Amino acid sequence: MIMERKRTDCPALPPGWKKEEVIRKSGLSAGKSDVYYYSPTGKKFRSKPQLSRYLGNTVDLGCFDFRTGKMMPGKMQKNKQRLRSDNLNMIKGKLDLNTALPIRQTASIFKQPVTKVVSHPNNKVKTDLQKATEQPRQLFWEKRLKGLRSSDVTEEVLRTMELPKGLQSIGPDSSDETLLSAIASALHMSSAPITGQTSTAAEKNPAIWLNSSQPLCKAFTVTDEDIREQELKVHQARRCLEDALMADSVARAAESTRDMKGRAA
DNA sequence: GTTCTCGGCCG
DNA sequence: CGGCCGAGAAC
Repeated sequence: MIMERKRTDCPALPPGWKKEEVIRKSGLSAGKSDVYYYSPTGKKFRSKPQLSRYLGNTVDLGCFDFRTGKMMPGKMQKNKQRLRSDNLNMIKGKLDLNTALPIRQTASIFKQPVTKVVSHPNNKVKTDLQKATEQPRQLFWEKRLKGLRSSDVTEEVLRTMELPKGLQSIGPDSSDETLLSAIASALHMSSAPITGQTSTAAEKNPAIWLNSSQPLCKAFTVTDEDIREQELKVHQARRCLEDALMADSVARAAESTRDMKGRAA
């Protein structure tokens, strides 16, 4: 007879993910247990860092408890990797060098609908939760992004990005500003490929033919040249970031040395 | 080769 | 003490 290992569903994970707890049955650590997770595709995960690596930046596992598989809302603050944005650093007016993206927190570690789907007697209810995450959207909702600008800590408005000539917007507002917002939003909200409006009908009459799951821009192609250029930019940006982080840590070290001398004197 | 399992390090 | 991961054992 085989000891059936139970792979249980996990409350904080979407359907398909399974959690398993294996009790050690021999050795010095007998009685201790190990927890594993399985992705819908069957990949096994044996630690939080491993899970985190796999899920990438789309998910903040900060308050996810690996052992229990639940989100622990309270258990977050004593995190040693405190976000630099709180307290001291900001008060002292230093640059915020935190590179983590802000990620919306929900009960699940994954994107999920806020509207709860409940069954009702005599009602047929959509049971496909994946589909349910697609909410109806207002046509040309991107227009509402108009006027939003990014700014640095001194509230100096940052120079906007220059978009490649190949990108052209569609719809009632054809400013570059809206185009940038639309594309940035699309990249942020969906993991599906961003192609732009592939139907030529949409260019002529977007109010009718618009594919609302794609940003308000004409279909575009990305050339190898584009990719190489982008790689170069990323390299340069990383270089700058590296320099900034080094400078920051040097400054920090110097400051703490000064503090200690100050206290001794 | 892959998967399972426990040791042991390190915070 | 517990999370994490290496590496030997098992298959």
